Amino acid sequence: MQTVRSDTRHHDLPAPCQNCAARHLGICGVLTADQLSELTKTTRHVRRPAGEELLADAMPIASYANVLAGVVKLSKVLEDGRQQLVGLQFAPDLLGRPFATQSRVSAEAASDVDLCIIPKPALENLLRESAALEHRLMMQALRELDEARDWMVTLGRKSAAEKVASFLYLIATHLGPSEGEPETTFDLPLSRADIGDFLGLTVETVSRQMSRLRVEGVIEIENFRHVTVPDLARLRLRCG
Amino acid sequence: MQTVRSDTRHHDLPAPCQNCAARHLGICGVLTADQLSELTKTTRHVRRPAGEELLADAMPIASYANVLAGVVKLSKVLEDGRQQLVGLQFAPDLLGRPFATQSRVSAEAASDVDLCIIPKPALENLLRESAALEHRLMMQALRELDEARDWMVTLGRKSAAEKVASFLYLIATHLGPSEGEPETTFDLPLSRADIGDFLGLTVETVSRQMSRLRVEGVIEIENFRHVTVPDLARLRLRCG
DNA sequence: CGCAGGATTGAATCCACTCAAGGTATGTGG
DNA sequence: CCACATACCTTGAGTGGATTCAATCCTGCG
Repeated sequence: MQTVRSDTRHHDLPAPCQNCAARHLGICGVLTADQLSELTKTTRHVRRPAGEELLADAMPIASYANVLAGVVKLSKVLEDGRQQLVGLQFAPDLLGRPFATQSRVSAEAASDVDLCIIPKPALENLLRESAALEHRLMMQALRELDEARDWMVTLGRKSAAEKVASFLYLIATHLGPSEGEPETTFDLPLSRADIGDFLGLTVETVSRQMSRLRVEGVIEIENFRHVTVPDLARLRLRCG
Repeated sequence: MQTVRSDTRHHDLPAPCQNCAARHLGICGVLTADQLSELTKTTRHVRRPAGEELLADAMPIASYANVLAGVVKLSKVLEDGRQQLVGLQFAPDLLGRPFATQSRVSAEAASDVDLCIIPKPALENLLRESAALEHRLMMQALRELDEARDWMVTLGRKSAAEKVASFLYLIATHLGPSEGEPETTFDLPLSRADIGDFLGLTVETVSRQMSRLRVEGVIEIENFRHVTVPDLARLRLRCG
């Protein structure tokens, strides 16, 4: 593959980056090959099983991580244990709040995830020299802000039925490989309990509403997790 | 006043900026006197009465604006009219989403507001040459993201009583002049209807919960809008 | 005054929650 | 292979908190 940008002088694209999801769409897409080579000396790939805690609320942050595959859920909990999901991160998002000394959310692997761990100083050094990188991070923050605000409408103003439909619609339009085309059949990345925490509902309510959508023919469910949406526009109508 | 930074060469600080809320805490704090002088040629101060629409959802953005005084509410509406507030902006926040061609929210003056209108091209030119400015905007976006996520917990997981207490607590801690010290007595910047749209509740429920806090001695209410919190810690306990 | 807009209060309804039971897949050890 | 355990999901019955609908009450203002 010689599609590497011509600012490479001595070295090619680092091996682990060759087929990386973050290379073009993620933050690494704005780095020169030199910067990337330098960064790669400090990064390492890891795989984390579903359910593992990646980042604890109020804990100091030691590193950032690129999400390469899988889904990460961000959540907040009240003292008495009530939990609310406040974000989902897909590849190639960067996990970890820039410029914060400690996390304000906890992060957990929703599915098995592949991460590219980047030590905090390494990323922050790079940030100091690359305005393009900072710009890229800002765009991610703005996108997350837009998503959070859409979600607030769902949390504050929609019925349980509309919430569940909205969630399914969100997943269908987010899981597509090209971000543009929605998937019509997919595995849910979250359990019913997680979906409840996402939507501000109980497990039972989520289950009931999914059953209702199923008997009404809006969705098909196989093996609890696998969902097919025969008519996306019909699902869209249920979103309020 | 000769506390102007020494990078001034021919001109002093532009007159309208002398006592401006945005000069030090807002985005103008990261500009040199020269940049500020240049920018000032294109900006203008305006006052907008409470209730006026400043920015419509899905409309093209012609300009940004610094909030100099007052409170701006950001909201989203569903097709059938249900409304949800998704943000509040105080001085010296910048109003308007950077790098977007059209707004994703509508903005309305919650109180009478003073704005410093900045034409879109003027700000974007400056952004191109000032990494510090972009950094400043990123910090605002990240702060708004943190706030949105806190709010999501309130919307999704708190009872009506806790929501209202949380709102009052938020206002008490946000209206302070120095951002650090909370105010113990203040005017609510929002009507009961707006508070309902903020919290995902109806007007009636907001009113009932405020009455309950009043009879229980957690707050005092004068003339509907003016609230006194004798014991902030006691209010904090009600936030869940 | 009398009106308008916002706020409060009351009564009845309904949606989502709680509590409880039962169902379905997966894995483990006898 | 079957029995059992476990985790997750579904379904049902009853309750309660927030909504809806309606009436009333302030307060400012022409």
